[in-house]
Amino acid sequence: MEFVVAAPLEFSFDLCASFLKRSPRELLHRFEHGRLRKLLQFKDRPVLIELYEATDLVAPAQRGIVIRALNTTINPDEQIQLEKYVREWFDLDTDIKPFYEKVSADKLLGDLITKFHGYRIVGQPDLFESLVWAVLGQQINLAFAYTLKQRFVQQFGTSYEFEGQPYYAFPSPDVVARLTDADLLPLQFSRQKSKYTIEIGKAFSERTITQEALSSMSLEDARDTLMQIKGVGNWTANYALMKTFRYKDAFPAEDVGIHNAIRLLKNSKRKPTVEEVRRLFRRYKGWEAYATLYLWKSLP
DNA sequence: CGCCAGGTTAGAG
DNA sequence: CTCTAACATGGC
Repeated sequence: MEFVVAAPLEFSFDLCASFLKRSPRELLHRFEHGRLRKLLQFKDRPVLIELYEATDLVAPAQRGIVIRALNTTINPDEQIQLEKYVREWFDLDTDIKPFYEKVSADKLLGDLITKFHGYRIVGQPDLFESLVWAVLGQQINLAFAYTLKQRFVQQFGTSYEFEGQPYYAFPSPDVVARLTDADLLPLQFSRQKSKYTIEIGKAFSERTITQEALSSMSLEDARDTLMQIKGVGNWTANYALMKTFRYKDAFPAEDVGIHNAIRLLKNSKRKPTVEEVRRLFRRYKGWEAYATLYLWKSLP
């Protein structure tokens, strides 16, 4: 059971895959024989999908991703659902040509868009996961954030075995809402991270926040709504909105990665202030999320 | 060893 | 409103 999802020419499966290969501690997807596998929870059963680049397309100026369900058969409705999922995951419906035109002569991004042509925002289709992951990444290095996530997913997520290998799904809000410090501190969460994580679990479990409601809001309203959760500041809210809903103008101005990227690209001694970043980003208006993506990609 | 890390909050001034 | 300490510990 497999089918092909068409992708625009400005799409590089390899670059997006390289992003997904950042950490050996990632449990929510896995590469087997160069193919990307991920466990999805459908209403009635787990579905393990495998993705790889389509190579024998009829049209040469076309690209595509092959989707296979490994553990079950898929009905036509589910096929549509899967295609939608993958299109969102790799942001395939965004035409990034206008972004490339806008920054083709840009001092910071001009070279990067050539070097990383076709690189797209690899999204996090689930808002809850997006927010928790952002909290885990607050104020610590990424390697340690992945360690925390690995323990968190292993302990509180669900898993499904296929070919002798476990595939994991992110913990559900209902489970997370019932956790306490006693569950999370042993995983080396700080008290702050523990509190924030559970807080987000409760907000989603009690449906104070729903992905559905957020999806129809303006960036500003969505951001303000998310920031009502303790532990979700401007950085976290913008990160989640950029990754989950792909607002093209969302970006975390406080992000130390952005700051370091700018410092290095400008060969400057000091990092820019948040205000300087906001001012500089005015020239990327409408494409702040993609500017952020390429700045992150420039980091060593 | 020392500094920094995909920040946020509460409390002081 | 703005500024600052505290958070906690890994990675290099």
